[in-house]
Amino acid sequence: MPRPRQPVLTRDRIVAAALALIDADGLAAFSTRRLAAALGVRGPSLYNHFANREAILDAVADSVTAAVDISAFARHDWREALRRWAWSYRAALTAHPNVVPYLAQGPGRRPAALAMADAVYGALVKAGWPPARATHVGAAMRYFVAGSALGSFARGFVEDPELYAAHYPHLGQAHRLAEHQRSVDEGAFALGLDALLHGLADEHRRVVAAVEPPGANG
Amino acid sequence: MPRPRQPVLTRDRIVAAALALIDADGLAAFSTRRLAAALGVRGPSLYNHFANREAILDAVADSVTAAVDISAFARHDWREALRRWAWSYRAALTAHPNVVPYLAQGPGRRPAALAMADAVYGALVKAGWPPARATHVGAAMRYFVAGSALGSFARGFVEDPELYAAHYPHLGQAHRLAEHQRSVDEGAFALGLDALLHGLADEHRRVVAAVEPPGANG
DNA sequence: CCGCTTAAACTAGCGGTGTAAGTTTTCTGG
DNA sequence: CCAGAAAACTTACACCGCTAGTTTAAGCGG
Repeated sequence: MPRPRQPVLTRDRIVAAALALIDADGLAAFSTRRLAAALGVRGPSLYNHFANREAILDAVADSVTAAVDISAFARHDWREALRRWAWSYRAALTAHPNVVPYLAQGPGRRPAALAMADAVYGALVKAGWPPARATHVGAAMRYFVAGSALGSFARGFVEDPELYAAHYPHLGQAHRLAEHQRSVDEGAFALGLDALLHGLADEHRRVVAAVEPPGANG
Repeated sequence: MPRPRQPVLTRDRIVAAALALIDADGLAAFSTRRLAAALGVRGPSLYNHFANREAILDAVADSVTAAVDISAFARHDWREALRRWAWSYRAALTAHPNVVPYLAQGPGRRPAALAMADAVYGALVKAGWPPARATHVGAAMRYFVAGSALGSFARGFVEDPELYAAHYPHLGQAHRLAEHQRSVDEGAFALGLDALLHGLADEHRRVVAAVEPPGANG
């Protein structure tokens, strides 16, 4: 089959199929040939639309990031905005957990990831965080959210009572974590996020007080 | 070369060489054939010592986890112990950042990772955290530490001023993050960890008060 | 001390992978 | 209407994880 009358592939179709493949079978099972087969095509044809496998993964990662809602930064104070953004960020990632290890390496040159970083950093600086500190706040948030999505904590434990009973005196119930995976991971996220935001609010008060001492007027 | 008079390979030598290879060239460049070559051997020989590539990576991951100091849980109150553990955990992971994506998938059946989980959970329960809540605390800590080690936040940004100037109004200085990588990532970790522990201490007071109301005596 | 079993290296080879190179046909711009 | 770009193809290379079977050495029971 030479050039078809109607193009068979588009970047969007490739990205969607790649994401579906990764969701279904995991990152390790993702290959250009399997992806091409899923699209009814022959492997090297993908290279008419992407430079290489990595570029496809980049586009998949960005399509996941694009689902994060960053509108809160325009509508709420920095603390509430961080909270809403964090939950949306987490939701986007946990919807496609197999992509997270790739995605979590940083924004690189991906537009959606950069737009997100821009929104977060801009809102923090506008809220009075000194630039260096705003970077720290954004990074700390990314640490927590990315870490929470990078493989479920609960799923990390094997469902094998024997394993724990022998050598790990406090892990006797660990094999049951998988049953309550969602509530464990969500509860931990909620607890950690509230704690983090609480602590950051304290720091914000301290920092703002230092920049504008009480009684100062501008 | 048939069976040599002195064994050429041992599990330890394989794991050390694998870690060195991954540190030097990244997880993606790690292959059984390259590892074997680095050991002066022929690929399939590795299978006399490990079941498969995955088992080698498991051993590498556990050797990294084994460097985490969990002795604080026996010597300090839960909050101080969490702080010391978190710093040691972070140090162990950032010493081998390329291993983190693999390692962060959970403890699985790795002894060092399970011993760590056991120590953390045991100390939290002993400190009065209800079991379910202790799990949340441990998970939240893992989220934060793993996320912080999973690729530097600062390194995630490309060193290319052009890229940012055009479309991201607040990221004008982002290309300079790489220069201050260590201080950015350490500062963010310190800020986030303090905030997290602060918030958790609040929650601990609330929880303990609920279990043993003021005035109760046992 | 012989002989069996096991251990630890090897070679050969299978099916799969990313991607480069070159081919064919179709679409499109001047 | 023709030139060249576009988008599919086939072929091919080097590498990958891993299996199977071979060779020799080490360790051990009789």
